[in-house]
Amino acid sequence: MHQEPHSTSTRRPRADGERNRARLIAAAKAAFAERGAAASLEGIASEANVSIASLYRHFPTRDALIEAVYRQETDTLIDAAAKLMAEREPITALREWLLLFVEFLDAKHGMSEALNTLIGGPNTLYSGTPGRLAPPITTLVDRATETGGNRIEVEPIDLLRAIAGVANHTANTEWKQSAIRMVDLLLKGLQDKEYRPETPETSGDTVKP
Amino acid sequence: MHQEPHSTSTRRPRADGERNRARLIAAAKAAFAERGAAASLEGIASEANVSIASLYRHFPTRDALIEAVYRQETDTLIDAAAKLMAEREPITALREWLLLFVEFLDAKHGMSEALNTLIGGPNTLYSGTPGRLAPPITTLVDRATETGGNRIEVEPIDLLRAIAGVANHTANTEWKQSAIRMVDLLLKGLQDKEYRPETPETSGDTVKP
DNA sequence: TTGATAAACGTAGGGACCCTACGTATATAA
DNA sequence: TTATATACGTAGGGTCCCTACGTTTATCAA
Repeated sequence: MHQEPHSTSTRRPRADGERNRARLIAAAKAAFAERGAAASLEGIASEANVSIASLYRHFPTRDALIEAVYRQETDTLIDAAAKLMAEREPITALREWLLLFVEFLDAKHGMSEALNTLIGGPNTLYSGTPGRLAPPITTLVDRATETGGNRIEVEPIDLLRAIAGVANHTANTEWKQSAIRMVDLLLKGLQDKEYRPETPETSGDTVKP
Repeated sequence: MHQEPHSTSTRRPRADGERNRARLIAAAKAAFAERGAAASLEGIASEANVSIASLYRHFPTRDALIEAVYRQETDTLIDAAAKLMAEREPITALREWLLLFVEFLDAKHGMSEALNTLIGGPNTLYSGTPGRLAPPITTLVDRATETGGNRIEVEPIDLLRAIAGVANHTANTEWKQSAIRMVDLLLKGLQDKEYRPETPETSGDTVKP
């Protein structure tokens, strides 16, 4: 009847559970890299020698699985942000971090779609990760711009979205160069002070405040 | 035995064929707008009162259907580019056109994914439209930058990709503001002359030429 | 060791969707 | 009115998503 020695007595997690979980993540990593973010979950399960039901038990949604696959990598990015802020000038820290982000996209090629999950994609409904990268990029941009006194205020996370957008190729092998140039373009836009959107008087119907 | 009065005697296209084709496009337009680019093709077919086989006859791939749905709108964009170049200063023309592109994204909300088809997305393999928007945006950027003497050379189409990347929300209703700010940020980056990527000496392992 | 039990597992199957094979209907032009 | 190119629909195999249900097993206490 009574069986609780301590208030928070939780059993040790079962070994088979953790083993299968790890196998699923490994299989998913490979599948996502090879077939894109829409890879078959049943295929992933059988590749991991695990039933499809178990896959769903561990990862209730596809996004949960994607997040698990990339959690480690995003942790690395988050750590790098702290380190760069400590060791670099604000602008340089931001730039280097964005380049790391490009590297991240490069390492997981074909994954740029999946990135939508990490940086807050279309389906925010069932996306449990509303942007683990938002805090670091926000801080980096804030520090980089409070000195520069820039005028155009972008949502920091949108820089990542823009870069990820550029990375949306599978065929073109030069996307990485494009992405790096985009980083510099965005940085340049963030830095200077002399730009004005210069709305023309003749046809002001395009944008209204 | 002989039945060719003229060398290129082609029968007039059948009326039912064209009618069904139009109905499919209309149904697809609604479906894509409502359920996103991954909407069910069978659903689209039945919504148009057409068999699934006929849908495939008219549009062999999903991308072909997407392209048909947006062909008219992209034509409008292409025409607008010519007009803007005739009537505006180069920079202004580029800016206004990018804002039109934002409007286009706004009108077809949830469609930003489908845009990958139009601006050359991941699956270039079976994408018959390798960027109908590439020529106009390229010309606009060329004209805008040959005066400004900018240093950073982006692939013009990547501007569209960046903007479309920012637009990748369904939930957030403020994406349009973000996208407009992104337009100005990109333009500012394209215009000025004083920026240098300033690669730091201490740890140059991030980028290599 | 052994037994109790929470925690994990797999099989099976309904439903949605993709895509194609095959035979049929019909709009056009002679 | 007839011939025929052109379009059509039904049917079905295959893949995948997701859940219900009963079974197995790893942990912990006795």
